[in-house]
Amino acid sequence: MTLSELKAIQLAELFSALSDASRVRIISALIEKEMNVSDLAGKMQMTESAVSHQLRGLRQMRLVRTRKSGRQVFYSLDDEHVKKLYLMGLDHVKHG
Amino acid sequence: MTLSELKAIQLAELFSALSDASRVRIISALIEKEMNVSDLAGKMQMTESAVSHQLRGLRQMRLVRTRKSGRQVFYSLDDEHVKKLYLMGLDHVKHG
DNA sequence: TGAATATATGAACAAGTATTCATATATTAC
DNA sequence: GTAATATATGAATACTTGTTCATATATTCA
Repeated sequence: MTLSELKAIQLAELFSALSDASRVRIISALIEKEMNVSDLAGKMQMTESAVSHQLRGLRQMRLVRTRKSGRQVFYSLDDEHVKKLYLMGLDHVKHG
Repeated sequence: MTLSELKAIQLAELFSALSDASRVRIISALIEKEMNVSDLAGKMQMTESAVSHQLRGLRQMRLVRTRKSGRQVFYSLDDEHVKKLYLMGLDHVKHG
């Protein structure tokens, strides 16, 4: 069963979303609880702008979703699938 | 439980290995059976040089291993873990 | 309304990466 | 030994990507 070029691109895009240490740390933080942009920026030691740019990509990939409350935007993982991918990768890194 | 910066980098590197459509297609091909460089190049429609460069990265990440036979080098997936990550990603893309 | 705050976004630059081309190494056959 | 074949590698180039800075949008509070 050969993988179509389209699926290959989509798969690559999915993994690309997790291919940066900043984004991995954002995902890791969001696994524990939802957070808004400035909290994430504080925790990540990144500017809010940089975090916002990264979150945009994660949003477009539908890896995270948003909940607006006043002028704050809270981010959380979009589904359990993302968490599973993350944990499986972590397992590989730990016992690889 | 906060993710260490080192682990974040290692995780990002792991996912980076799967963050390119060419490499995804190589992994996909190797899931079915081991292949040598020129067979992969033919199947991927890439030059043997380009394939070899990509395989080098996959080797360094220990996602693939090699078996030498005469002047040919056969590549296969290093372990089931890689296949699982690939299939979980594919599932996400299909039903995401 | 205007000031303050939270987030988003566009442009620019730096850093990283995939491919191509030329060349090197290794193995087999003669 | 030489020729032929399979793969690997270094350098160069083009492309992509992450961050910063400046600015824009949106919301709350006075």
